[in-house]
Amino acid sequence: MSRATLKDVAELSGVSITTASHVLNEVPGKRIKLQTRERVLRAAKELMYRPNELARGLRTKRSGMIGFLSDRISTTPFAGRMIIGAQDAAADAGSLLLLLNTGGMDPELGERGAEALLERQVDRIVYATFYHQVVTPPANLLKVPAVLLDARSVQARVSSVVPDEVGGSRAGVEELLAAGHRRIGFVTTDDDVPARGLRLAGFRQALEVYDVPFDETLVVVQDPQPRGGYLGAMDLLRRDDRPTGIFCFNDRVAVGVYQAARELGLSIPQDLSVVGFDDQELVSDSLWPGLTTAALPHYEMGRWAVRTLLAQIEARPSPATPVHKLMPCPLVRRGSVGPAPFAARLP
Amino acid sequence: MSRATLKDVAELSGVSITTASHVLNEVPGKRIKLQTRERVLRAAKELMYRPNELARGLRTKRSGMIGFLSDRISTTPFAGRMIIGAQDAAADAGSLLLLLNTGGMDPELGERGAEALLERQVDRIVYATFYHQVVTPPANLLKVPAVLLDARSVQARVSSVVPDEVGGSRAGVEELLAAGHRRIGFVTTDDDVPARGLRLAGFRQALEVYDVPFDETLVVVQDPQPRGGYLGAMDLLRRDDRPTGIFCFNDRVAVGVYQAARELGLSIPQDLSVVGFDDQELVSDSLWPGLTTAALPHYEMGRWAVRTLLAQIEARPSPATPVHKLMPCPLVRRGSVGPAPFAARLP
DNA sequence: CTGTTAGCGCCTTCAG
DNA sequence: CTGAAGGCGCTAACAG
Repeated sequence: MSRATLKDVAELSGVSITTASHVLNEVPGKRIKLQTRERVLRAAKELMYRPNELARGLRTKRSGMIGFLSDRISTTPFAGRMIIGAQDAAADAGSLLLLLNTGGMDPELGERGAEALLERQVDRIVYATFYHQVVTPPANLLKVPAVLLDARSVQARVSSVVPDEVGGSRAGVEELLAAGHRRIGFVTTDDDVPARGLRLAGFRQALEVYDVPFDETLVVVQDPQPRGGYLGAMDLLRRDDRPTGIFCFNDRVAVGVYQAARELGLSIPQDLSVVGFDDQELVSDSLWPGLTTAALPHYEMGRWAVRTLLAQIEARPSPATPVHKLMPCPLVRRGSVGPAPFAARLP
Repeated sequence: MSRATLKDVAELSGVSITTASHVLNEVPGKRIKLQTRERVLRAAKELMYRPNELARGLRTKRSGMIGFLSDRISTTPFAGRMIIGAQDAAADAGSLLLLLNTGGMDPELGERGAEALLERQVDRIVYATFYHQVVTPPANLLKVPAVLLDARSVQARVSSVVPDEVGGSRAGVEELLAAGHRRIGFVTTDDDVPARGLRLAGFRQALEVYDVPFDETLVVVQDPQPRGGYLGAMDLLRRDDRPTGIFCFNDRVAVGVYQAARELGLSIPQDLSVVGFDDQELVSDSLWPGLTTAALPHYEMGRWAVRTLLAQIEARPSPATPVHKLMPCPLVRRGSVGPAPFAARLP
């Protein structure tokens, strides 16, 4: 019941193992007589021969596997999309993904994880976090070509890909500005994550483009959750000069903003326009009206990571000059942005 | 820069490869003099020796890899949880997951995918769908021990694990009944998925437990989306004898039900109690009040699948008698169920 | 065109 | 207790 080997094929077709190998691999430059060729092929089919990629890898020093190392259990629904993106890119090149989630941020766990992958002779490694972060990747990971996914490093010379948070939030806020809104609130977070500073930067850039002065009092800090969104929006919307548009740190915050608006009798988008960030499927379109939001490009980042890795020159652990890719966060327009109320448009 | 091999260790420590191997593997029954033992260990450490698992596998016929084959790209946020569950169980046993998503339901793709995993000598295979389904697994997949994840098969003799849809919906509906509700609507789907019939069965079972007659007119069929939930709830709630509780086919439907309730001026849970299914994180708790719902146990199913596989006796593709596991769907209580309005409690 | 000879790195008898 | 020999399945020179 165990699988047929090359030897079996060779014996059945009465040629040497080498010849069988040549035929089956269509070695370029090795011309083989049509007759023997067919004999081998027939035998292979008859025995249902399948190469043992493991043995092949032992010989060629290429396993055809890409290690996907991640630092902690993802409770986010994003994990799947990154993994699938990476897997698709790998599959396109005939490689498979070998998965390892260390389940913690302990650096030693990372080292051990990378080691486990290396022992399996993975050709390259993707080091992923499930949340845009600044990390120090395990050192041994760089023994093979590697790239950082949804993370970047300051010291290490590795390519990386992260969402273009600035561009995404700028596009989101510009969407509001283009609709005529001039007083725009921002419910953000005080979590110490790169996204915080970057999304704020995008917010300010958009205002600059439209020559709208930045009003610090319109920026409120809250937990990046529905509850925080609710509180933040309540704060903003109960003012006399309430904003007509609110930009949210993420979609979950927007959920709370919707609640607050409803409670205050403001309808979206007639009385209030809202823009989110993340495009968490099933959140942004579970709201009514659908939430206009900047999408985190997880699938694309996963794909980019593996593609970049695969394009890298063999045996050179790190490229001469690492690439730091900012993946665009496309704006998904649903129904939460409308023209600014007339009164508000006047200076 | 390439890695040290066993040979290098042997040479450095002045013993034979065999001895080095014995030391490093702590072969039982092979007692080695403490002195040489330490010499080998020191050399190994000095050279930072790491075994080549690939070569080891070639010899031992065990790769330490478990294939994770799935039939289509998951756009669901569930994929990640199943994969992580499987990966965790694998890691517990020192195995790694080799991922392959065929990206389609074409049976031939499945065969090819299984073949690719087999060529890499995976020890076992998990065949997963990202949605409870009845499938015909690729035949070649059964060449190694396999189990079906979130899927089951009628003909094939394979173990499988699926959510206990009946139990979950029964618990959800009983939650409503226990709160005193007697007129309970059910907004379901006409999609041809196992969940449809099973969740309806659970609904009916719960009624039976409480001796409440099943009223067909309270079951409305809609798209399993927020929009469908909205329409279904509108239908139910505008009746004179409107239900005081609604059980939803899934959480997304519940989103629509919330909208309808709001529009009709009914507040949850004072005027209307709602129960969902799936516990899609970020949906169920993005609603206000939080949605009480039966959780799909994706992580647990993934974990169970791999554990079961690992417990299976080596080299026996399928167990004498396959196990079909129903994984409980625990009820997650949030704030959407309240006591039935007093008037409604009277007969 | 085809076969021989050598391993890849490791484990496993089986002798010393 | 230790080592020599053989082979897992496959490929890569290099000869014929």
